[in-house]
Amino acid sequence: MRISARADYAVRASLELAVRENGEPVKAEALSAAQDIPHKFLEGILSDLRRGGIVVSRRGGNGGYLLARAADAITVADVVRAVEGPIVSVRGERPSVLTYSGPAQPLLPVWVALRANVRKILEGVTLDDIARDRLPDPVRELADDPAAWRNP
Amino acid sequence: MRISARADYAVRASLELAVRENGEPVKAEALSAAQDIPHKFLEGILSDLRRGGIVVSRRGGNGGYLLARAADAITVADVVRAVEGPIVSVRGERPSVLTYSGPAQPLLPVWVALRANVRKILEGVTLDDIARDRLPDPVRELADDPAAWRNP
DNA sequence: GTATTTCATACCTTTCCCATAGGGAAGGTG
DNA sequence: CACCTTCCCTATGGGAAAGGTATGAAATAC
Repeated sequence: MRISARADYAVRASLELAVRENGEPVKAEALSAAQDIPHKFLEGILSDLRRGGIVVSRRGGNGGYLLARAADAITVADVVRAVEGPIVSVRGERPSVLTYSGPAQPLLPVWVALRANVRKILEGVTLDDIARDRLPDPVRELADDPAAWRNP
Repeated sequence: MRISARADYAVRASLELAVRENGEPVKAEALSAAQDIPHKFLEGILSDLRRGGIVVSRRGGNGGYLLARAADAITVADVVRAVEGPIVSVRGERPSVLTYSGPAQPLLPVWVALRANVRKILEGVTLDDIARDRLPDPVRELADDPAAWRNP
């Protein structure tokens, strides 16, 4: 289960937009420099975010990108979905279309529960939460547990 | 965030072993047929499981595979790790080695909380739980919520 | 010895990931 | 209008991973 570079970059660029929110568009080059993301690669990601309704763009003179809505109305899940599609998939399919036989039948609700737990995190955290370092309590509690940081 | 075919197949094959546990080894061909998994592909997966200490094998005559420990002592996380490596990674790295700057700094605890929540599911369910259709309460509660089954 | 089954290696095809390059389209400025 | 800036689109490429196949060697049961 991996978070791709695209998704990670997308969230970080969106956070940079959230923190600079003042009506003025921010250039891709500025985002790229601030978060150390390859410039041309980031442009493609921003295109996905625009098509996904996360950001809006303005061309020309002092163009750039802006969040399409307030930062507290955009969740991490929204951003990840815009660039990666479905949050959790099994063998490329959404869990709900899978069919299992024999002793594997109860495996389906396990995948569904897994997806629900992932969503609880990613849909529960907004860009504003992160940009202002005010993570929701459930997330904070999980992250404060030292066991969550151990390696294997 | 995807569960690969390898991981899905690995869990299903292990479940098939769990349910046939009677001291007699089960052939790869039988597992392959029971769960509709390409035979040769499954052999490679079973090699990973053996190297990961999940199953033991016997060659020849009436050889085959057996679980290396009792089914209630093997979690889904154990099986997935044996074939996929770390459960959750960001850009190919474990979350704990990442460093973020500026407004993205609190993104790290978000990824860590995500991983913790994934582990809570996958480390909390054993092969025996699934094979006997006795999922732990936390998992059952998540899966019983109809919202967990909705598509997007 | 022979049949059976795992084990190791290599190979193949397709797709995704990460990234770069070039030019066109749209908007501002003088 | 000419000119500059910036986004926008398409193409390209190397490399890895995913998914699957083939072949033969090694071990074990009978």
